[in-house]
Amino acid sequence: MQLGELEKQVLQYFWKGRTADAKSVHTHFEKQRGGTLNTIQSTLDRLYKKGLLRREKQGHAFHYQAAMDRQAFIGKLIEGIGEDYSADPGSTLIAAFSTFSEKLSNEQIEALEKLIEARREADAEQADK
Amino acid sequence: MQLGELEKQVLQYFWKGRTADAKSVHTHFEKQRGGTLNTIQSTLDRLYKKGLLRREKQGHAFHYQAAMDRQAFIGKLIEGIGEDYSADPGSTLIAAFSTFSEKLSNEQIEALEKLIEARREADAEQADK
DNA sequence: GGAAAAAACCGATCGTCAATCGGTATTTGG
DNA sequence: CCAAATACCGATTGACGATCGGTTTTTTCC
Repeated sequence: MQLGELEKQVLQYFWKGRTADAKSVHTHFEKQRGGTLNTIQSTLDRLYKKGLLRREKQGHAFHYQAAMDRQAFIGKLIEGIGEDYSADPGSTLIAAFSTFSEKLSNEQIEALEKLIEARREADAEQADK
Repeated sequence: MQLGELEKQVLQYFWKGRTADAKSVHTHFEKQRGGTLNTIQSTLDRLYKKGLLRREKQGHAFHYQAAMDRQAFIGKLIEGIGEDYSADPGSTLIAAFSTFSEKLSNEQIEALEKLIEARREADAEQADK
């Protein structure tokens, strides 16, 4: 899932937890980069059709919000990379860790260990049944 | 770094450890997907210009080989995703782990733990100085 | 209920980039 | 030095995001 530049920016705007209609989004982006309301509308529509935004009619306009948060989306992208290059989940994850290794803080490593521990417990749980 | 379909396939061909000239690559792909030698040549050239293949004149033809292995390349792609969506290395990695968690074998988890341990030792080493 | 306003929807154009391949310029080996 | 092999150049096509004008649909409100 490769997104264009504007799509990326709009998605990140919604990851701030907002709900907004096209007009609000346009107002926000008009200052920093220009563009008409129509451009924003079609971008929102594209993101909606891609399943990245959810929308709902509220009064006369659609109100949009992120369909998944940043972490879930990034996870999906990484999953896609693994598929594109025939790498299994394990080696994809190892590639990520190896690349980032030096840049990780101790806190981040601990967070990762916690997740690993949680995953192990889930595994043991499963074995019980 | 978004690659086209043929580029992906060619790259994976070289990840098998091969060194090959355009003609060999063409012979290999002609059977499974057709296309002329020229198409292969320009694809090799594009990959070379993107820094994904290395090349060297051997006799009258360039011999190509992968400039980095699969793991390094996947790592770079994942790094790029983090940058594209303003996620720091730690949260990018966590996103990957969370997404893959259930799909990981015990062996893969252990491999990851080993890397974490190695990283901790490197850290301690650093602290000594 | 009908008109004005707001928003959605449609369609065309442009720019970028991969894939494709014909044609031409080089280079190399004999 | 010539012929064959290869590299290089340039044009075309197909996707797709960005952009926006114009039209249709929906809402609001008098």
